[in-house]
Amino acid sequence: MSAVATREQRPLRADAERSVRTILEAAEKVLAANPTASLEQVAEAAGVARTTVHRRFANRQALVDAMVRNVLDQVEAVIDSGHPDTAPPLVALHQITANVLAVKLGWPFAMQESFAPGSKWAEGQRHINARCVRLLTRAQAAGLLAPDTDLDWACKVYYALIGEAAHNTSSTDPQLLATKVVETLLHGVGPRA
Amino acid sequence: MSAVATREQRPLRADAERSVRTILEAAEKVLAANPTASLEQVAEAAGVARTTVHRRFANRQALVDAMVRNVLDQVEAVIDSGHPDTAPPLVALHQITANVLAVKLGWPFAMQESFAPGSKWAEGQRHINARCVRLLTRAQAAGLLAPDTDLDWACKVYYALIGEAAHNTSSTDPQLLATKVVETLLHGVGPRA
DNA sequence: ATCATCAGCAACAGTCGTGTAGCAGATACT
DNA sequence: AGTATCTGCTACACGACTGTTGCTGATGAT
Repeated sequence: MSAVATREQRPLRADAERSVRTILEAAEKVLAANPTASLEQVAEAAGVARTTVHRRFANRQALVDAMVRNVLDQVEAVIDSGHPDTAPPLVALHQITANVLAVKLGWPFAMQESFAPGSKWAEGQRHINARCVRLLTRAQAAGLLAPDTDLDWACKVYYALIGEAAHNTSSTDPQLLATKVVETLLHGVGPRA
Repeated sequence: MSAVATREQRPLRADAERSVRTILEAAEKVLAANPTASLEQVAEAAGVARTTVHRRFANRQALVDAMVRNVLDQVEAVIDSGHPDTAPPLVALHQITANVLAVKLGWPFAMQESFAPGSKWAEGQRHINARCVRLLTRAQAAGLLAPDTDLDWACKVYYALIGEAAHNTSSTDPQLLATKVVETLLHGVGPRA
């Protein structure tokens, strides 16, 4: 939970740690609205001086990195809590979808950034991706997916649907959105047989 | 086709017009790889001097605007050629999907930009969106979509699928990709009934 | 052939974002 | 209470990108 420090490894004082969190959250808000916003704007949104941002994060990249690592950790944790390897596939799929949606609703920029192609986070992406494929494989074995489905494609579609659902204006309830995502993933928008 | 001029309204000389096209295409390549690339990089990729870019486009925004308008026009034209209001819905859907995919494969940055939320292109988006909904309505009437399907959601899913298909590495054949997109849109990845 | 237009080039000014440094006052730890 | 740490503030240096101007030579149009 703590030690998000990027510049110093010495344990931070309580108020400094609070600053880090505040800056991360402000950066999420500001950069979500404008990915090229200056650190000045981030600092202003966080209610701190610009120099404080530089004090806690060596440079812009370090700040973004901290946001991405934060969100990747959240996603991993949230997948864990959905028991993807033991719960019934449909249950796990729904629960994990809802959980991931909740993360994405709160950290849209960091989420987008962590899944950007060709980034230094390919490793983190791969791990999550592997877990996704594993879950989909279980779903396929359970007959939820067609036997000849391309799982990589299914995975991409799944991500895309989560992305669209997060942009939705009608609702921000992860459970409702998850239902829509999973339904659409499995059956599309065509008539149910 | 011509008169893409952004700075002058007087008809351009032939070589100048060629410059404009070259710059637009170079900008697409460069900005697709890095949306914050400098105009210097664009100029270099186009094989012209930076000042020439400024000669043809008053500022960065004007350049991007030209790219977006270009792509919006292409998409409109490509939808036209699919006869969305007269051809059988499934045929039109497939053909338009393939056509739009072809555009998106060539102009990924401009496409992304023109569909960015909260941009000055909301008008253009709305028009295309309306045509998409109209086509989906016809598809629904033909029984291709469930009667209770939320068409706005279906539309978003459709766009997202096109986006994912365009990122696909396995194939760049619009026809094949379109098949995948339409299939997935209508039936998801679940087993066919 | 003549003339308007265009492109490359060099130089310049201005703006903005980044990153650093030092100091003074406030705040947390023990 | 004493000490180390943290923050805001001001100031500065630096680089990058932008946009303009004027010139010369080249090229298209008629």
